Amino acid sequence: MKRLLERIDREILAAGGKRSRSRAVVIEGFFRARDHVTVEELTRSVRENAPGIGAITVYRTLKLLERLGYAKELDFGGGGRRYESNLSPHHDHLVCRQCGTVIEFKDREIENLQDLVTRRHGFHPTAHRLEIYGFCRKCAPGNSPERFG
Amino acid sequence: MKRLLERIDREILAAGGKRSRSRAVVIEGFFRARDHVTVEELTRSVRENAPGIGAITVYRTLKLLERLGYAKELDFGGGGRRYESNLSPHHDHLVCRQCGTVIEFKDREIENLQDLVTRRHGFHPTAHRLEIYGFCRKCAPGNSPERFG
DNA sequence: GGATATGATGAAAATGAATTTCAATATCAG
DNA sequence: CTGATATTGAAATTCATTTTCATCATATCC
Repeated sequence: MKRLLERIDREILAAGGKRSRSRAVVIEGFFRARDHVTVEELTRSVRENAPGIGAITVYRTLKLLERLGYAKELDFGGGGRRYESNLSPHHDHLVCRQCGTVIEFKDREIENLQDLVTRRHGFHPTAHRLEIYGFCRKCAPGNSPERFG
Repeated sequence: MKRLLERIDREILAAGGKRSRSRAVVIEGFFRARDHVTVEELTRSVRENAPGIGAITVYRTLKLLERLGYAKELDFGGGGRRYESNLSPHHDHLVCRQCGTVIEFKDREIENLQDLVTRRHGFHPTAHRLEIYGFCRKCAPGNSPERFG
């Protein structure tokens, strides 16, 4: 973690930025936070240790991390932008509509098929987003799973 | 088309609503519009024929169509909510980052795999969203397609 | 070290899309 | 027709996010 923070600091310097205590706190908070953290959640947790830090700084810092390639913006709908660390390898999401739990998954075969479909349309893919919404085991309504929409 | 509009009218009545000229114009405009229309686009095209109609009514009518199951909200990021008709069968999207073109595709095998993955996690899927972002044939940068992210 | 230029900060204001409020209007049921 | 109520547009509101701006902090030059 220390190494990572130092590396980011160096990149910021190289890009003409300056170090800052507040930003360091936010960045460390981000990497410690659970994945898919909302801006609001991160702000709250950061302010527990450093009450002076405003939501504005959190927004700016996350944007910065995104520009540097360390964070990725997510949008599962329903307000509240989320961010996830870009260090862990690519994965997709199962989102529970009841309790909000987010499960990550990875399926190489789905990715391959996506690749195929895309090329079939003469498309050059740069990124994709696959989210499956429904109810997790705990929240499942009765025992009558619905089919895909 | 006429049949469809009448059917919707009947459903609105059955649900305790009333008919309205403005709403009829918006609904017809929606079904005539290209798919994945933004609220702003639809508002503009509706107002060409009926200048009195406000964006508010368009918002409300689209929400109504969604409630009735005729429309689906989309969000490709970058502001501007989009809606698509729910009459055409389910499909996913290829979105060009350059020109904004949206290509629809359907891949039964991907869907099956999604179903499998989901169940493996004890999840009960109700809907999913698969969007692949990149560059369409026209906008492809040189001829060096990138891999998935 | 100290001065100086400039990046970073927080508060408040601005933005922008979407929603709600409200009084006026249109439509349905009897 | 009349009364009840849904719908409308404009304006006001909401909410997350961004911008502005004066102030503060940090790196760099001396």
